[in-house]
Amino acid sequence: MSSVKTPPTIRTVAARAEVSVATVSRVVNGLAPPHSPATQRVREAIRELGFRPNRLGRGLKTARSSTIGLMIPSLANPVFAGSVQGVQAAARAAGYGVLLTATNYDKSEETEAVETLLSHNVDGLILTVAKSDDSELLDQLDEREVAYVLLYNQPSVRHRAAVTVDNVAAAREVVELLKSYGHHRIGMVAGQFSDSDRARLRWLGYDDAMLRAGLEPDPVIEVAFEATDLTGQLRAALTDPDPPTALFCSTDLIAVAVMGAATRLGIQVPRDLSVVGFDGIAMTAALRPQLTTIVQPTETMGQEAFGLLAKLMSGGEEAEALRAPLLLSHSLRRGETVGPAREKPLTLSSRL
Amino acid sequence: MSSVKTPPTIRTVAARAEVSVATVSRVVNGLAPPHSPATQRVREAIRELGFRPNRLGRGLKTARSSTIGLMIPSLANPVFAGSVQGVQAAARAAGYGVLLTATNYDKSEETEAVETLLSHNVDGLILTVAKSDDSELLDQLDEREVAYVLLYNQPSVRHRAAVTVDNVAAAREVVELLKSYGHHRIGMVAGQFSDSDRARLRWLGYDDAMLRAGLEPDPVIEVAFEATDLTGQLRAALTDPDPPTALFCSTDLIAVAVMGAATRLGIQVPRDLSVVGFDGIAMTAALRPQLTTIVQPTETMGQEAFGLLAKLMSGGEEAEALRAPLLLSHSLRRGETVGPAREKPLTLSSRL
DNA sequence: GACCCGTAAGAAAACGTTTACGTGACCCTT
DNA sequence: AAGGGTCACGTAAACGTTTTCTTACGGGTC
Repeated sequence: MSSVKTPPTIRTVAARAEVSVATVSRVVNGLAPPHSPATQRVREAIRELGFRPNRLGRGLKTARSSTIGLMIPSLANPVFAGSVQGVQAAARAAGYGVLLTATNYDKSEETEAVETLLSHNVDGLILTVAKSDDSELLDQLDEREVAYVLLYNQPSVRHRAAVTVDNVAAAREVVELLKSYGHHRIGMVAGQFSDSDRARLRWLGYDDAMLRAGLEPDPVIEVAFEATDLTGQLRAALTDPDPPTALFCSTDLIAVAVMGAATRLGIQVPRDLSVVGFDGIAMTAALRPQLTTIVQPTETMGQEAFGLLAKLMSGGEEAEALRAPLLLSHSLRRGETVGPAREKPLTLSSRL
Repeated sequence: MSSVKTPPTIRTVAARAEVSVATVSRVVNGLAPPHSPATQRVREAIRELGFRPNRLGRGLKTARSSTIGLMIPSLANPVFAGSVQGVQAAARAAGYGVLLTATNYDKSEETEAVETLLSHNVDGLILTVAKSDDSELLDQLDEREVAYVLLYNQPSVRHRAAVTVDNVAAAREVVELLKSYGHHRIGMVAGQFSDSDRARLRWLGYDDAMLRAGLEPDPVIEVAFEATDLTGQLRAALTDPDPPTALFCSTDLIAVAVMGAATRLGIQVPRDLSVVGFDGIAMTAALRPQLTTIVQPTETMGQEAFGLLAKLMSGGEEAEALRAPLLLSHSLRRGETVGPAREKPLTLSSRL
């Protein structure tokens, strides 16, 4: 009784079908004559034995693993979860596996994480990094000729493949919207610029739109991405004698935290303060008041990123043309967190 | 100029260090004498060439890929996203990669997804399946002697490794809570039982606690997991002459949808209707009113699942003892969606 | 000084595939 | 009927490791 289950190999199949291993390989890969007797026998043997080609053996020979690596800052943010879903679906349809890793917004983890992915012989990478311009990591990947696509990053250099929305334009729209509601003192709360070039671009759009509109931009309030209680950081700004009447937040998660802090400070949204987010997380539509925000097509972004990567990995021909940011269109969800600017500064009584 | 970058192999290293490949292999795996001159030279050569052992080659020989497969219903539910984070972190710390796939709550996709993962030669699996008792898929895995750990599933058979909370007990607590607020007519809204044995267990706990308390359980209202508008499905139950005064929902996402439907039907939470969820999604704490719910330690669950799997994969000795459900402790978050039961049935005016 | 033992390192086989090359068999053309 | 072309299939090398088996060397013991 040899009880140890050892899966059938191409050789087992060859023996049973009484052909050579080469023939089996050709049948498996669809390179054999479709109706020859040998092919028939091989098919039968494969079925009977439940043979599945071993990807390690194949990968060793072909130097391709049909696996891609996916690196994101965090799954705690549904925006990333959404695009992971998109990447995964597209990858599976194309016969690829997805190796996932998260950096927790820690830039120093990025290099190690990518190295780990590469050591698993992935055929390509989809990544969201802290900075996509002048990044040592990306330079290295370029040099090593690793196929990769950035996701959510919006590099200004033109030779990097990326899938994102137009962060600057979207931020401008937000300012326009707020201005149309009569807001002049508009502040911005953003995730650490050093951890996210998106945050910086959104600020750039904000700053630009403010200046164009003849308004004075406030100094940005930088907060940690995982921060859940922003009361302390916002108290100063919101209890200022002439406080902002609206806050643009660089992500929905931050917007939610801002609304929580506002409540704790006795400030009502949108009566005393308008709030706008960025991302379009589904659940922020269930909040009361419903969050006004820029909606990104997260799942589609994931799918597109994989599509782009697939082209990059296979065809090296016109690949050059693909190495450029692909901007998908966003939309504005008009929720209930934006109202008319209040006329007068907050009264003293509302300070805590 | 041979410009094509081909990464250094163990042979390149051996040549440069003027040793055999066997020696290099031993150094890489820490089996070589730590201070011998040969070892020194190998170390240096590895550094200079930036050599990284190829996992495909290694895996082919050792029949292990240092990769595990992770299958969940959907990433759209933050509960699963949280545990993916946990699995991933633990796996990375142990030098494992994580191959992720989602089934979208489609039972028929499960088999194919697992097959795909296995074809990538994963060393083990962490899965959340629709049904964990009498599952053909799991029986097959048992027979093929694949190491796996269930996550969120709570099998009643005792020979399957699983990490979960005690769904039955938690559901009982919910009923106790509602009863303590004076509720007698308590209904339940659950995801399709056929797609989730958790939903069924939570109903079991509900049913049991109701009977024990001498209350009459309502027929469960089964809804689709992805459903976002439940108005239609709830109208009948909530506009009944003697409607339930409280609804226990089998997941937080469903609870959010229920609250949305209630609003649309002109029913106020918690004044007219108390609502309790299950999962403890972070953002439901930001809802107004804040959701009352059972909190699962999602990230910890992921970590524990990997820990268990690691033991299962390495030591086949005492493995038998590990094949049993591991129940982690949950907690009850008292939010604002539970209030005292209203005395009288809803007035006609509140029907829409 | 002969013997044995432990240790370091090399030679080579093996893991499961793919694929370049080789060899017939068959058919078509002249 | 001989030549050439096409096609189906087989042989064997190769991919990058690990690991078993040898071999060589250097001490220690009697």
